[in-house]
Amino acid sequence: MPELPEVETVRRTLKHFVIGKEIKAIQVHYDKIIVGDSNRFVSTLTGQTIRDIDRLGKYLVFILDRDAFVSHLRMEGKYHLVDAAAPLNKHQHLSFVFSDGTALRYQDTRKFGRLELVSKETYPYDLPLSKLGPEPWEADPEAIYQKIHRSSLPIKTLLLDQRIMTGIGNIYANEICFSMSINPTTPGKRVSKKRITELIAVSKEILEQAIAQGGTTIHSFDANGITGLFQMQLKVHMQKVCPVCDGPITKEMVRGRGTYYCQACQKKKG
DNA sequence: ACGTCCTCCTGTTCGC
DNA sequence: TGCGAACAGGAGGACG
Repeated sequence: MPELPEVETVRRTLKHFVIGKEIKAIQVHYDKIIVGDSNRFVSTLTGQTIRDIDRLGKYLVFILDRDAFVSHLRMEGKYHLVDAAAPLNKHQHLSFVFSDGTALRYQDTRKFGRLELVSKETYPYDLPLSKLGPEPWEADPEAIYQKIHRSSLPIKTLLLDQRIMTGIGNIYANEICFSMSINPTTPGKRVSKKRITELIAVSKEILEQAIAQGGTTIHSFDANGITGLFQMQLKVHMQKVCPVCDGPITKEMVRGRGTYYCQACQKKKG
């Protein structure tokens, strides 16, 4: 599911609901959702209060009194604040029960999401976050160019590589390529430094617009019932007709991911 | 180091 | 209609 704008929307929404709440108990209903020892996860966090929620790329970082944990929603992860007594639905795998009688439930149909304890002091520099490249607004064009210009992989695939830049997923990768008028299959090595600079600027602009719209809702994303509106702005992803030339949108698989583009408008290679 | 394939899961849609 | 295959917004690990 969620890419950077959706995760940012979840972060902002969730902050209103959970900051200042004390975790009285944690119930893990599917323990593969926890990276590492789930008993340690539970015993470490129980009794602590949620002080802040940070985000790096597509990871949420919950900051507590003494510790922190990261949560990656992968494809379908969602959070809901409910009454602690509310019945558990079959896709809710973890409950943070708060001392005020509410509970934060983690729900994930495909069970791909993960939660993991991290150090509150050094989490940006430890795994798993230390692997991430910069978000587009922090990215240095020269450094990104160095990571791309020898690769034979399609530029769209490189946009999905979180070690190069972080935050972009399949939807926005398609939209960014469209905005650049670049063919998504263009090998990285054929993209000039000037175009990489442009690519970063376009990425920044599209992610910012999506955040302003509350993210994209396609089928499962929502932040406590709050859904995004950016799907109204999608120009190629899941579309049939090009909004620029009225020609057909092509869908093909590029390295295993559904890729949408306009053959007429996205002829540029590089 | 780099690229490809497979895997983790469940639900929905597509094609015969 | 039925039924299996393909696909869905992600990423980590194994392998060559």
